[in-house]
Amino acid sequence: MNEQEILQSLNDAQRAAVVGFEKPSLIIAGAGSGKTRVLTSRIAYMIAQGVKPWNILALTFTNKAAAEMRERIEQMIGSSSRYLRMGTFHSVFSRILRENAERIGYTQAFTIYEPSDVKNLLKTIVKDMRLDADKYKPNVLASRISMAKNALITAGAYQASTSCAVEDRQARIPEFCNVYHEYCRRCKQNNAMDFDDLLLQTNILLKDCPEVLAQYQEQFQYILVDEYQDTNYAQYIIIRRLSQLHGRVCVVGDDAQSIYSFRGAKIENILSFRNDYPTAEVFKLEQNYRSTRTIVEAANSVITHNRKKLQKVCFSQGAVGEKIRIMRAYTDREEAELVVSDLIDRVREADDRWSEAVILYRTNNQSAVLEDQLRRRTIPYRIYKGSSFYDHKEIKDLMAYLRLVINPRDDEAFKRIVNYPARGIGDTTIQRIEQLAAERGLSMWAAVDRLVEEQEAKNDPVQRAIVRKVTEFVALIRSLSLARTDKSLYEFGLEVANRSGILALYRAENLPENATAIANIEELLNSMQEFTERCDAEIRNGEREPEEVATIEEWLQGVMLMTDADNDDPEDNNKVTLMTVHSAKGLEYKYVYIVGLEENLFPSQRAMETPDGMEEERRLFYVALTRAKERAVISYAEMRFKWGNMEFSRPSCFLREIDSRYIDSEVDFTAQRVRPEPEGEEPRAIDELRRRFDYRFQQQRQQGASGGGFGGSANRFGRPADGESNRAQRFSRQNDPYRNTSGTSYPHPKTQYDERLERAISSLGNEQRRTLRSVGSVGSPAGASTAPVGDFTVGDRVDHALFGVGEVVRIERMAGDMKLVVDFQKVGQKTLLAKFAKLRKL
DNA sequence: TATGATATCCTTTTT
DNA sequence: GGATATCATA
Repeated sequence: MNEQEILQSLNDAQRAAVVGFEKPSLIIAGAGSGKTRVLTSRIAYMIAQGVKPWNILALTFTNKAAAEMRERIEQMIGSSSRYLRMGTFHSVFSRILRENAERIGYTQAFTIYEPSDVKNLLKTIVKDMRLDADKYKPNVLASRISMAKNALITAGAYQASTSCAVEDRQARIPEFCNVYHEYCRRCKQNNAMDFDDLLLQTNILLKDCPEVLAQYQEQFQYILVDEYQDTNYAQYIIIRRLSQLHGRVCVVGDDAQSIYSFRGAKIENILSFRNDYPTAEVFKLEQNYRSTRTIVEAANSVITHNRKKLQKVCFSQGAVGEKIRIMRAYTDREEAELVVSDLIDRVREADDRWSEAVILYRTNNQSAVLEDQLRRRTIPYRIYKGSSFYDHKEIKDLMAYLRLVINPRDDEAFKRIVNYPARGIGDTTIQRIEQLAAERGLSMWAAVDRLVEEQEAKNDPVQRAIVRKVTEFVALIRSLSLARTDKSLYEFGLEVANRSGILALYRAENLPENATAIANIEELLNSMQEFTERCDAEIRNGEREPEEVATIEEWLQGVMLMTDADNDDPEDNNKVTLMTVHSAKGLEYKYVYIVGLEENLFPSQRAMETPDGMEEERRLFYVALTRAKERAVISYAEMRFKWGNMEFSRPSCFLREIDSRYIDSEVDFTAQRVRPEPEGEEPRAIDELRRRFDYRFQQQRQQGASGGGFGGSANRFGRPADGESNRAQRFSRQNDPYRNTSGTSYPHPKTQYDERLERAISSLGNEQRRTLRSVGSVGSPAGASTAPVGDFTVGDRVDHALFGVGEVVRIERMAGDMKLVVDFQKVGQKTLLAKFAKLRKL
């Protein structure tokens, strides 16, 4: 393609953003506005204008996005696109780090620790430092360390900071700064970096080695950043450093879709880009090519409620389209039924593929009910889960072998596999090695030699047997290390799988889970094979030096930065997709169902506590809405199971924020805003609930003993009896207050779900009504967590017989009781049930 | 050293 | 509720 052809298919705004590549640019790209097209066209256009591809650095957040862009650029300008430096922040900078590892105290073979390695390491540190494991939880520590690193606060800086110390004392982890310090020390000793290090260490490298900085400043004449609203401080500074001299930075993003602040993303980066680059030109891509006008305008009406935003008005020139349907359900189960029914009707009516529909939810645990319902109606579906292929135990184990071969200082890998598969090396032995390593400042691998020496001096026969086992393990790793040099990558991988004994372990028993484990291992080996073939092809095409054959290091590098999301193929199968709103970003579907639009769920309770949290949650809702091409359906339930309890909920405040002219709903949300505390609403809700409940069992009775009747629309509430309900039935017959009041008896066994639902309803009767009112009514959205509940309010000072004096910091309401989180002066935070705790208000 | 029993956690998660 | 981690125990 030549310049003209590249520009041809663009609209005016897009074209302007492509052509102005010499200046720092901020491209604000609304949802569905052709962002990727602009970014790829801009790069293609630059190259067509004579910019050398190797002078261009393009950064994305996912491998998928990088691959997609590379492919599209190649279609436009052919094979010279290969010389672009394009990839995720993490992969691009891990390569740069590897090339310069020695300068910052690592070797080229450094390992990348994944989250589970991080947590394991933290666990041992907490143990070694003899800290209270109840207060120093690996998850908490890991996220704190991650946040610090993302903000470029090194362990040393952290220790020196008084404000950090104050925060840690408040969080009751005053020793955190020392944990952080020790963690960094051990990572370095293990020659390992975590994900956040890839950014932090890059910054350290660029700061401490001016010649390296100069080299890359020279090389990367043009820098482009995708999804700029999701960059964190570390990434922001890297970009600033690299672009310092020439300032040719182009960032693309949508502030309205910034949804990752909990991972350290700073929306401020995009909001204040013009302050950082005063000469920057701003391009706004406001035309939405994805959705109907109704959807675009409804989404706009929601996002105007945010204060922090860049001015833009998205519009669609497509059809007006259908209104957004809002469905109310009584329970989470009914919600699933309604949603799935609607989905089936819609897809069948239009004779569409199932893959045109997606169901989005705020939290993963909401998928269970939906899944259940889809299974009943025998609709094909797939769940898009965050969990990665590399989370599987068998993969981690195999990877640990590979890691240890490459980097013997990787203690986490060593510990994982030294006795796996079991070779009689007990905990005490491992601890002994660890201790030796700590004493001498060695890696565990190196400490094994000391162990051998020690044993030879003592010549204790029991010890000798143990030491023999350990040396056998060492010999195994050594010989695998030799195999690495004289075999192909795939053969090497196979040899590791075999000689480690992992494969044998899974082959020993013919269980279905073993079969999947073996399949996973095979897949891992296949990826080695593919990698080898790709490298060979590149050598043949002259894109790669002949001596640069595929190495395990290179493969491992790629693999460690890969997630499941990279190797899925959404198009290939005809299935309804279920996923969180977060993972839906960047995707589009003809039919979008957004479920669980309830206070404390969407928006989440935690987010409601801060204004920024609310705004982010609103952006999340905006992202959800703008996934829809033709039709968006939103649902909520009035009660739902949470942590095993039935809990009441009220409609999300976001429902009120959608301009009512785009809505088709049985409930008028604007009316509720006018009348914030409707009196007498709750008892009616209960009555209605009871009526429904009666109806349901009458239906079941009519259906007879077959008890099923799902699949048809006649009995939307039916559920086939399951084997477990005998006990439940007996229980309910004897003990059921509800049966006495209504005279209804149950001819068929109930499920646990029914039973709990019923209990929840019966518990509503009298004394809990007051609690219900504060839960079930429509109040001010922000006031939710501070509103008085029963006798307690957040901020109350209370006295407990055992724990002493404390302050109520959080309240959670449950059907029959409330859960209080109290921060006690002496013992810290405790969760108590108000019913039992016998708290005295001070 | 494996296994069953008990404690503990519980938004979201591109790398 | 449920998945996972840790623990006790033989």
